[in-house]
Amino acid sequence: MPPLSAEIRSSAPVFAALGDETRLRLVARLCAGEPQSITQLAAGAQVTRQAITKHLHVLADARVVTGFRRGREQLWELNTRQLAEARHCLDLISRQWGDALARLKAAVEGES
Amino acid sequence: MPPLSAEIRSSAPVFAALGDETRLRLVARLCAGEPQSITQLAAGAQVTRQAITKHLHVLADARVVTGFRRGREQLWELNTRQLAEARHCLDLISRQWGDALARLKAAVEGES
DNA sequence: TTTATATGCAACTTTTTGGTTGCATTTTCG
DNA sequence: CGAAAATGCAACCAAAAAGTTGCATATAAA
Repeated sequence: MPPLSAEIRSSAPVFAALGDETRLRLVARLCAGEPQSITQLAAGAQVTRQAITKHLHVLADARVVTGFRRGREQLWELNTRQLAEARHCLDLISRQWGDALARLKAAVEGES
Repeated sequence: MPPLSAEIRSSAPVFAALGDETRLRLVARLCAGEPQSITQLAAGAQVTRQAITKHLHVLADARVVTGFRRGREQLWELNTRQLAEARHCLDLISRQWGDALARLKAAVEGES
C-alpha cells in the first residue's frame, strides 16, 4: 500500500474540508463560476458571517478555495484542482479494490 | 437559496469519515480485498487498538465499511458503493463548475 | 479446563471544531 | 469630511472528536 501514501496524506485534509454540510454548501454555491463575497455567501445561511468566514478559511487551508481582495470586499473562488485530486484518490482506491477482487476470484477458481 | 441537492448533502458525512488520515489509511488497507480483523488493522498503526476500533465505527456509521463477526474476531470490509457515491458528488460539482464557466465565457464573448 | 487471543465497554483527559459577541479597521460614496 | 458597507480580529463557550487506560467477556487451543 505504499503507492497510496502520498495521495492519502494530501487528500485527507480536502475530504475533511468537504465533510461539513455548511462548507459543502459553500462549495456548491461557488460552482456558479463567478467569485463571491463573504456577505453574499453568508446571505441566507443559518449561521453568522463570522462563522462563514471561518469555514471559508478551512476550505482555503485545504486549497479548495482561493480568496482575493477587490476594493472593500473579499472574494472567494473555487479551486477545482483540489477537487480533481480528491476524486483521483477515490479512483485509486476503487481501482485497487477492483484489482484485488479480480485476483481473489482468480485464486479461488484456480483452486477448484 | 438552492438548499443543496439531497445527493450532495448525503455525501458530507462520507467526506467527514474520509477526512482523517488514520481512517483514510484504514480504507486504503481494506482495499486489499479480503476482510481484515481489528488486530490486523491496528498492527503498525501509531495509535492503540481501541482508537482503531473507534475509527472503524466512524467509517461504519458513514456506511463506508461493514463489519461482521467470525469466531472470536471482528472482521471489516470495504463498502465501495459509498465511495462511488462520494466520487459522483465530486463529479457533479466539477461538472456544474464547468458548465458555469462555459456560460460565463459565452456571455463575455456575446458582449464584445 | 486452563490459558492465551481478540474484542468489548466505560470512564476520563485533552484538543479541535463550530459558533457567538463586541469592537476595530478599511473603503466607498454623498 | 462623515456615514454606511464589508471585513478583520480577539476573546470566549459548548460540544464533539481523538486518544488513553483499566477491566470484563467471549472464543480458540493446548
